[in-house]
Amino acid sequence: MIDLKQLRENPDAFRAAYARRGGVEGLDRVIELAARHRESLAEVERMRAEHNRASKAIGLASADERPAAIEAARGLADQIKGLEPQLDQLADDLEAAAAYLPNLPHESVPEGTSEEENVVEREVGERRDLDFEPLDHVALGERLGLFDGERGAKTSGSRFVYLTGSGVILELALVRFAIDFLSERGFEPVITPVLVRRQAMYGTGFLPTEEHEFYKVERDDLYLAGTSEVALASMRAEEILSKDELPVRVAGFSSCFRREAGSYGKDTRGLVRVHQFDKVEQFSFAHPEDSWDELAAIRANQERILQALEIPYRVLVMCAGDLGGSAAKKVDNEAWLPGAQRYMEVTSATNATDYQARRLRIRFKDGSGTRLVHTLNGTACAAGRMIVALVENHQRADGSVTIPGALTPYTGFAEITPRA
RNA sequence: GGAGAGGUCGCCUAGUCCGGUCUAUGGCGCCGGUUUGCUAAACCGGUUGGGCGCAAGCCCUCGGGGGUUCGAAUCCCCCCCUCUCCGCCA
Repeated sequence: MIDLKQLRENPDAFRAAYARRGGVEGLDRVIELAARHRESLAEVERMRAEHNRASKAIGLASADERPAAIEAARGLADQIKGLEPQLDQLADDLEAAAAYLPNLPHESVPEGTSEEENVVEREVGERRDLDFEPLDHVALGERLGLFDGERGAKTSGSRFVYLTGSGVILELALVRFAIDFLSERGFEPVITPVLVRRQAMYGTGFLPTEEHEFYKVERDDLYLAGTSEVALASMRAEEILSKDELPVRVAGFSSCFRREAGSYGKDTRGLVRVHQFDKVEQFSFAHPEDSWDELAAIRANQERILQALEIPYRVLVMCAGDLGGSAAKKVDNEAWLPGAQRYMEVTSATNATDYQARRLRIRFKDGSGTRLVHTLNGTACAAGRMIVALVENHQRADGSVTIPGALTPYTGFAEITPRA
């Protein structure tokens, strides 16, 4: 949620910021509703004050004065009851309309209205010189027995896979590696609930705009979270943190569920685009003045993990038009896939500034008052896609795959060889 | 799933039966001050959160939402959550 007070004071700043996103519908309606709501609120509050005075006087009045005093107060109460429905309606309409307004892009976000205009900031790591025709992860996975998509489809439908054999060990190793890596950097490990209330989805900005992306359990009115970010942010909802404990850093682990609506035909095989995957996520509640440093810290962790796993990648800064609703800035890392001969998003880091904190009411106290924290999130290890990047980059001519040194303490083996 | 007990401004707690100076009590914690070699103790003051307003001030807030009433922490209804016991279950 944006700051409606700021919007009122400086609507042109919002117009300009949303123009950078390629235009946002409904801004003028929000401005108008906010003004009408404010007017109505002032009127109702004025009458409530009058009524409160009248009502209090009754308690002090003598028996003779009472009937007349009650009659007067009743008249005021009736008037207020006549106005309140209109005020409530305005408040509801305002909130509903404002819920669709996205965060303001940070000044450092590149111009652009579509994903073609995202900016490659850097390329890092060397692509290995392969003197053979590399396989993509689907072929490798089949030879090495890492996963089984056909049987996944039989059981649950397309885009569901069984991880099998060494694939399981690889995933568990990656997860533990990422958790240990983050623990050493002040992130407390947390395994989150995956079924979450509407309020948590709304608070993190996935609703109302992205409803179609998520599974919902109607019977219990719960959503399957698309990322542990939802439960991690919501973990501190309504809380007031102390200034001294910021940044609060947590490393979440959970399965993630995405409907992938509208992606028919893309990445239909393998682990790249599936309805369910496991992910270790970084999440920070930061002081507003430190949140851009915190984003840098989260990004540095992502890059160190990729470097430790010896995966070449490029850094892609999302342009204004390609930001999610809650993001003020978003930076992805894309791993190079020698088999598929393309880049694939493996991590994403976002500073949501106070957008989520306002909806979730997550604040901190400093001497002068209570302020909203900034929230940030960033992938540490999306297990499925990391396996894809790992096997494609560390494959050998004979179809086997080597395990980078950083990971072997967790796998217990240094290579995976094709099944007989 | 069944039965019961609860939810009060950081934490604990009084108030709810019997509606009105509740403008929510007290303790702990925290912040500031006095005293003081330093610290502690003691003492004094402050300390829910949000909204409107230049300000004075006003409005809302006792789990959430409705209702009764001139007036609700207090009475009524619905919902959420926590705890205990039973059942079921990994």
